[in-house]
Amino acid sequence: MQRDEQGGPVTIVDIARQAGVSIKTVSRVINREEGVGPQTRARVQELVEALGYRPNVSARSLSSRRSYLIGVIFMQVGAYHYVGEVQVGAMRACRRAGYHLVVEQVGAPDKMGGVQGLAGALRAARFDGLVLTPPTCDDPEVLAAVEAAGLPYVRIAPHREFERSPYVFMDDRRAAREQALRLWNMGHRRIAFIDGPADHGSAARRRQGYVEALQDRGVEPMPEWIAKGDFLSLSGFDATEALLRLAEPPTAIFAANDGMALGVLAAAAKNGLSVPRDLSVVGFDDIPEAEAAWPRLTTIHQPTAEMAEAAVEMLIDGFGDERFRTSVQVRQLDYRLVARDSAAAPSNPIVRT
Amino acid sequence: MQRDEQGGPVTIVDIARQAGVSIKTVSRVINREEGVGPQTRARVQELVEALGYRPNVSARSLSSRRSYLIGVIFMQVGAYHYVGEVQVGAMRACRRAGYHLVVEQVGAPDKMGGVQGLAGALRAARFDGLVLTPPTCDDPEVLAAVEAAGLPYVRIAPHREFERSPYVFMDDRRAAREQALRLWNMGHRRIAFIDGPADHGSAARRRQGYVEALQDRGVEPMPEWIAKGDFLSLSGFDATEALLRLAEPPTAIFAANDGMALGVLAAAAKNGLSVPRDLSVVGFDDIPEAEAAWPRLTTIHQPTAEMAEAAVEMLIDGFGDERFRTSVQVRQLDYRLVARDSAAAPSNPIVRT
DNA sequence: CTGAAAGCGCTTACAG
DNA sequence: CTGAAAGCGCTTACAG
Repeated sequence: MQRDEQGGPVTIVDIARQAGVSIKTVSRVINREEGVGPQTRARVQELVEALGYRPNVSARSLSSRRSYLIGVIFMQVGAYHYVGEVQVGAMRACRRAGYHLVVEQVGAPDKMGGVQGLAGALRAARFDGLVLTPPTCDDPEVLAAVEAAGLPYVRIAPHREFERSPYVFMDDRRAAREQALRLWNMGHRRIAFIDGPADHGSAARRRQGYVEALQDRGVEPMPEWIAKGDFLSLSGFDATEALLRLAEPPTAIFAANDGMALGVLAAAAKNGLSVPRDLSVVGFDDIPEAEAAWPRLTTIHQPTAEMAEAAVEMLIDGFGDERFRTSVQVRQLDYRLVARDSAAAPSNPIVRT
Repeated sequence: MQRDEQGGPVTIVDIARQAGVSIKTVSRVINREEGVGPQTRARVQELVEALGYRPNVSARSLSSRRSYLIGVIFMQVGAYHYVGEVQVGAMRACRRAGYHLVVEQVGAPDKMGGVQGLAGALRAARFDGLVLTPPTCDDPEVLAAVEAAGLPYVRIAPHREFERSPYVFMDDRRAAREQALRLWNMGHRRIAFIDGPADHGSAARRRQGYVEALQDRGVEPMPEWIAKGDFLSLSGFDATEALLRLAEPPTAIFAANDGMALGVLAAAAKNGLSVPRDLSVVGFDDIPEAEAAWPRLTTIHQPTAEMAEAAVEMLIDGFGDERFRTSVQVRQLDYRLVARDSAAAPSNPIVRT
């Protein structure tokens, strides 16, 4: 750390003294406020850089009542690709604006107090705002805790109460519809779906898209075609084994995320099925492992990091704006269907005897 | 948030007034300091709870010169399981002690200033301490930036300069040795290894363990048996394709992490090899996907979250202790070999004609 | 066992 | 365009 003559970190007072101005003027320069002569501004700016001055976040937040901290709530899940991408995107936006990203976990009710612990952490940390992802972004208790703390927040891919806060989303439903329709158009007629966790909005919308696609083609999906899953690979594996045991097993399986699709691939291998010859498999998300699977997994690319980046931008832009809490802003990002090798026309339909 | 009569958040002054004591006494109770009569303490404690008082972190850190923020540096990698587990463990320890976990990213030098951006963020956020993971924990520039900022830090699985800081580790080398020896003892004689990134200490130690195991058995591993990888699945896939093209292909492949081992499995499938009959495959880490692979992946369980939890504990314990920066503390955690189905005796060695 | 005073490093609100 | 004063909510250092 750069230090002044006293050995302490460089403060606004050091800069002011050396520049021969008041601390208020330095403050103006730091915060890019108007009302400073160009020469004065330049001189201060130079000293700031020369001495490596950085505003003390604590002091700044104590007086301004802003913490420069943005929180992202995070559930322990076991599959971290999504939260990893969210953090990367959120951090990008935070750093641009001088904010820091704090991660808070809300776990099972028994550990660390669950929502209780979260509420305490929220009050203590004094976040300026929060980014909420599924499934926490639809959890009534979490939302109540956040609103009780008076915190502005932006949700990513919320499922309900869209008027409750600004949010960022992509059209999960349409993407899933497109994915399912593509299987139909290849000639598949028995298409199964492996669902995500029950409380997960994105999973629900993907299921809707799947159902709609079949209904569009005049088919009502059989109840047994929709298998339960939890977004983890193992559930995809287990669901597939059950689906293959049906009297008329599916010729294609659509997993609500790539992690489960990987499990489908493994179960196919276990059962001696060649993908896509004997079974087509598609996923959703486009995780790095999807490209290294064999066959390479056909999926939907979800711009997770970009969605988080947009969410933090909306949050920060809103801080200066009182209307933020009342006018609901929405940003939609695009998905992309990534056609690889795991889905093809059903050449060898499986029929149990 | 709880509010006082004025409508602002409850402060130490509110508590003091209602309890009829000075703010100093309230401060003592909050911080569990000695020198408060039991009745006074109880009365203050009750008011704290009744009013839902939470100390303002900014005010506290401004006066105490502690931020109650612990940072974890995080490289954009594409595979997030490791960082996810690190955060879960670190958060657990942070919340117990009233700290918060801030994630900072250090990316490629071109984006957001790389180490430059990190140095700036370090000065601005005033972390009380840092947890460093591979490969950043061995990056000379990162270490220099951290030390220049005067921050105490604990490393997880460092590779060099063990006397430079406290650290937490598990015996990667011995675990890898055990894993490779197990393959040998099954009857494998041509065992290949897929390495991790060049700058990654854990990868290097795992490679050492592999080499030592073969040397123990009087075999010097052929240079072409050690393939380059980057911890991502795709590199495991590509490395395997190259290994299978060798005049004498390996009968077993040891990937330095599970992500790559998944790629090995995919490449085996592509090449029509049955695992473990035609090729044995083992990994390292025990990610959730390892159990959902087919065959289920034999691997080493690494206690990642526990290592991070221990690291944060060491950090926080050290804050009160001046000797922390000079006396190097070390904590070692145990690994566990998880024998599943992807490795077996070589029944059908592959020999090219 | 308890408290009055000073100060942490900024921003806010106001004045000129 | 610039600055002096007050104050944010705590802890530190000291006194009794």
